[in-house]
Amino acid sequence: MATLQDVANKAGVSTSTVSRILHGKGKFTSAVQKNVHQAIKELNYQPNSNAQALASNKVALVGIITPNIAAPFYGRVASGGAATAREHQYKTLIANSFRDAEDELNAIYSFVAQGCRNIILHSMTLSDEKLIELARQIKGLVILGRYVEKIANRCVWIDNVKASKLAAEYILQKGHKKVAVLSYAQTQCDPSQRLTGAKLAFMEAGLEIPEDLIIFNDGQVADGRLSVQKLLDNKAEFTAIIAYNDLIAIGAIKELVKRGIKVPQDVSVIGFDNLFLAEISTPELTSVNYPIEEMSRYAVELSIRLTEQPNIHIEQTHLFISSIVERDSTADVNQNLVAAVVTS
Amino acid sequence: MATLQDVANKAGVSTSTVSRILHGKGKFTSAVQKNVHQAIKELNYQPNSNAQALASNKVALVGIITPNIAAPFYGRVASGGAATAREHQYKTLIANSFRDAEDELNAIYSFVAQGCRNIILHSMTLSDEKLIELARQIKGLVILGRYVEKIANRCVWIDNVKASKLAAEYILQKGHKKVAVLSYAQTQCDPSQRLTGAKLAFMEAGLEIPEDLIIFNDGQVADGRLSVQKLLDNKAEFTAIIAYNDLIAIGAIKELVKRGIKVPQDVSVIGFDNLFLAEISTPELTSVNYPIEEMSRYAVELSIRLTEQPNIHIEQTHLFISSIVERDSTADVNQNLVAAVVTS
DNA sequence: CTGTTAGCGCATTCAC
DNA sequence: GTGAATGCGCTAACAG
Repeated sequence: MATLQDVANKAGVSTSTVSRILHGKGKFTSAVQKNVHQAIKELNYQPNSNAQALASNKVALVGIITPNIAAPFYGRVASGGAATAREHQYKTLIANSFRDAEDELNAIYSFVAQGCRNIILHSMTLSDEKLIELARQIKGLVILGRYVEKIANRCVWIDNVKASKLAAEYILQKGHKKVAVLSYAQTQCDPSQRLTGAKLAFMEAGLEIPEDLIIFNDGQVADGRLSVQKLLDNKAEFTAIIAYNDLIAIGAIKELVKRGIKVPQDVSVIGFDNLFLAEISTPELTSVNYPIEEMSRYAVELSIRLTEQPNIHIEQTHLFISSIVERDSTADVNQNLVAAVVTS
Repeated sequence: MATLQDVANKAGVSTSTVSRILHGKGKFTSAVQKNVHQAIKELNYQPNSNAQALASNKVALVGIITPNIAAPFYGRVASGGAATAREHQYKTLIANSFRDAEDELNAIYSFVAQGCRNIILHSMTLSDEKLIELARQIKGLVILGRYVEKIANRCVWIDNVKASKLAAEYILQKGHKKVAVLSYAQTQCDPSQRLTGAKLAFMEAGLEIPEDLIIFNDGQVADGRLSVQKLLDNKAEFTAIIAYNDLIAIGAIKELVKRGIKVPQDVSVIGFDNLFLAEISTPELTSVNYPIEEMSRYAVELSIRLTEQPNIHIEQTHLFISSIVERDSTADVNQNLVAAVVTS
């Protein structure tokens, strides 16, 4: 690989001149510029980014940390973020945390060790305190999908309580009163907030969700099936299901249909995330939209602003809006079935 | 961030000693070792990987380049690769090429500029010659999902012709003779090979696929729908569809069902890739399995071997096996319907 | 406008 | 076994 020195020699100037021209700092005789550009082209020169990083203490690198980019939801985080990074001529570093706090910290520190200060973190394991501490240390740290009061200006999030309440209200509006909730067996953040939101809607309607209609599972399609099995085995009575996410919802539908229970005629199902999958499911899945890709793009923009504008003060939190996308898995409650279905 | 110097000062030794201990090179008094480790811990020292890279001309970085990691297929490439990289204590760099040859080259060069020699490339745009040239320059370049004769030992691939032939044979075995092929409108690699495979199977059976039953599209779910629309609008006669990939297959099924054509009773549909989605579709999709995640893991292993063992000679190409995963979207041809369905 | 100089943090000779 | 010295390729003062 050709170095700056090579280019400088070839163009008959010093390395600093080449460096300046490369970065468009200051002005130069156009003759010199031409020579330099010529030399760069002829030598196919590419700056060594490690040396750049070392010398300038800056790297054009966005690090994205999610539980697992193979999951469709996080895949969108990665692709949105990577695309935006690229627009700003940043490269993208990826790490999976696999929902492990230690792995997550390791990922962060290894990014930092590379001088990467632009980190987009979708964390479900670290404590608020830890995040606050990290945010103080890392200028470009942006928290995705979670709200932490003290660093609200670093948070790009949706209001899970509100969104889930919306979903529950939508179900209530359709006349459903006996509703099962398939939640995610994790004590933090999203799952508990979404559960709260659903409960809230019912409370406001003068109803409540009995504990035996709330099933916790592991958030995958297979878990949705299992949860429905459990409900039916317990002879639970319900005419609708509010699922923590689309995967669970799809699993639930599959199991219901397998048991001869029609969706949405007998039971309505609503998901959350509005993944690509929602349109593939049969019936197509009604879901709460989670604009994660836009959020991820925004998060990268924000992070870059945070690091490139040294004295920037952002007095704003970054709240995105979710809304119901109505498809075919939900319908008005069928009064005739209210008792029958349920004990099938 | 603490530096090597800080650690050395604190431990009362020189930087070179610390460096050696860090890499386990040579032997030391255990007292010194303890001091150093202590200092490292106390200072929470993390080596600066840019400096390491610059000094040693090595980086523990695997670069993965695919058209778009948001696509489910490439998401699996990224996650498999990232997981394996992590096991070897390599970090993972991601870039999307968006099927653009220039973007792809830029991504490669920017990785190289970082000293990254471990590159996993899923290219559908670069020519064989270019890939050969790149392979010569980049010791750890591994080509995923494509076979290039002259650098066969760098290729981790499946035999698309054979796999697609298998799919066609499977359909033929079920008695289908009028079969539509939904291919991908791209002249290179996989699409044309898969088409060839299907044609081959028919030829060997003394049949052929008429040109008007071969539709080219853009490979997404919506395109599958459109292609089926086109077929039906043309009053094409067919009892089975062989799709280039699962997305097309799912779109095709959706459109067929919408038109009142039953899958698999009236028309059988087989996909390719065996994505997660295949199980979500209704009916569940029969598909050709593409062990892409294992392949991606293997590719990373291979790349690391290639760079870490300087004089390694690999006299082997890395061919993975694909096989049919039978689900519910395919069935024996229904003789009564052969004429009827088709002209619906 | 341009060249000289001095590091960035680390690995790696070479001495001792 | 350990320390001192050198340089990886580049940026950023500082001179001129």
